[in-house]
Amino acid sequence: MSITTRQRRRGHDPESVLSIAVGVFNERGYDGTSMEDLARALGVTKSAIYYHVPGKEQLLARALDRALDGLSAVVSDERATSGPAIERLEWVVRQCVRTLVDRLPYVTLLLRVRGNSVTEQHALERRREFDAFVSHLVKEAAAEGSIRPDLDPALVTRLLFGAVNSITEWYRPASGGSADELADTLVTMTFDGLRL
Amino acid sequence: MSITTRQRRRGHDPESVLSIAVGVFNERGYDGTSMEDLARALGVTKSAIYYHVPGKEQLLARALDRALDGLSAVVSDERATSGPAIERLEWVVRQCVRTLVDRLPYVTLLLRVRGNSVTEQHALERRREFDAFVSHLVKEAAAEGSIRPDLDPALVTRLLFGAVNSITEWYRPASGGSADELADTLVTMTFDGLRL
DNA sequence: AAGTATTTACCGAACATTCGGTCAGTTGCA
DNA sequence: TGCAACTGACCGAATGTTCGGTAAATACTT
Repeated sequence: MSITTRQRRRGHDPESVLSIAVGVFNERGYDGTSMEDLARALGVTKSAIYYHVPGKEQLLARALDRALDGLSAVVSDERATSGPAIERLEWVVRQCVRTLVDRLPYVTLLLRVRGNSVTEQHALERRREFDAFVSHLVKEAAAEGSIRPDLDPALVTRLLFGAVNSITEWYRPASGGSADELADTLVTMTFDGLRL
Repeated sequence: MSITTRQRRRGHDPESVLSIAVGVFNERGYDGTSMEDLARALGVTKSAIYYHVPGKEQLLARALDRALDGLSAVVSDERATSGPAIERLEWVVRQCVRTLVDRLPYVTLLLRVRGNSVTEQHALERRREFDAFVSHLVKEAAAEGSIRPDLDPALVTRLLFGAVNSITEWYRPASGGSADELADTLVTMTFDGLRL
């Protein structure tokens, strides 16, 4: 039996600490969460956390990377970079919805970052790259005549991804439908309008 | 010369403390802001703040009330309660955009509240009342046949106001257009679709 | 199989620092 | 002189983190 597949007998590991910590961060906010809060949620004492992870900010950093890696993968895909802009945009929006749902707690945390520390500033920098990509994509779609000319592309980007990002504020995997159903509704409403 | 119009020779008053504090709260987050941070932004010492306001949480409470009073006014208006639902919905959306822009820092703060204290829980309770109203409004519009029947009204509510609320994340009064132009773009995109 | 060594996962106490808040006193304009 | 506006020293509590110690599980040796 290899080391990697060996069954852990009990207790926590860095992964379980991260996933529980991110849950608490999203409930109380990162700054509003104390190591005591995390310890309570993990069922151990404060000091035990430091056996598994280097500290509070490292937990944040790992969580934010997980969210940003997901979004980076979307805009790096070939389907985001070739073809008619309006089709690429629709694909990117759908993939973003899927990513938000897949990595819900991590993206939720990312979208609340304000740049209070170097860790947060680095995350904001990576997020700005993503924003620049989709902003450019909407401009291309407008230039190709696929978007109503009376709508400012920059504003459309903001509002469109405002709707997408709002998913982290209310979507709950238990009750809500699948990511694809969600994406269908979102794309229909924003691309074709909710009015009959 | 009355007390209210009397010119204050120098220094701060509860109002100026609140508006500067809310600015800092939005930059660093409420929990991430110390009274020392506020003092620095106000150009006084920490203790001087307590001459004008009772404490940190009272600042939050006053700011949240200011946002919630604005939203309450929208859904209390006669134009939100009589007429075809789809027209009431459009009016409410437009008024919300206007309110968000008018009271940008206060609403920004409100939309980030997670319920960490009694003050925050009370604000969330008032906000839920607002959400219930608009949710009901979308259902009425759907029942009147004004919304595409393939769209789930609950989802539409979430996404529509997700776009509206996102305004607090990126709108800056200096560079951005007027609230009405913003509302036009938002309503056109979500009601009629961005696709040409 | 028995005995020893090492690792894993944790606790409880303490650390320096920062927190929100208090209070007696000082300043400067009317 | 009186009072509004503020300072600076300070308090107890809470913060993130470190440290010494430890019981149990595993690995190594005979």
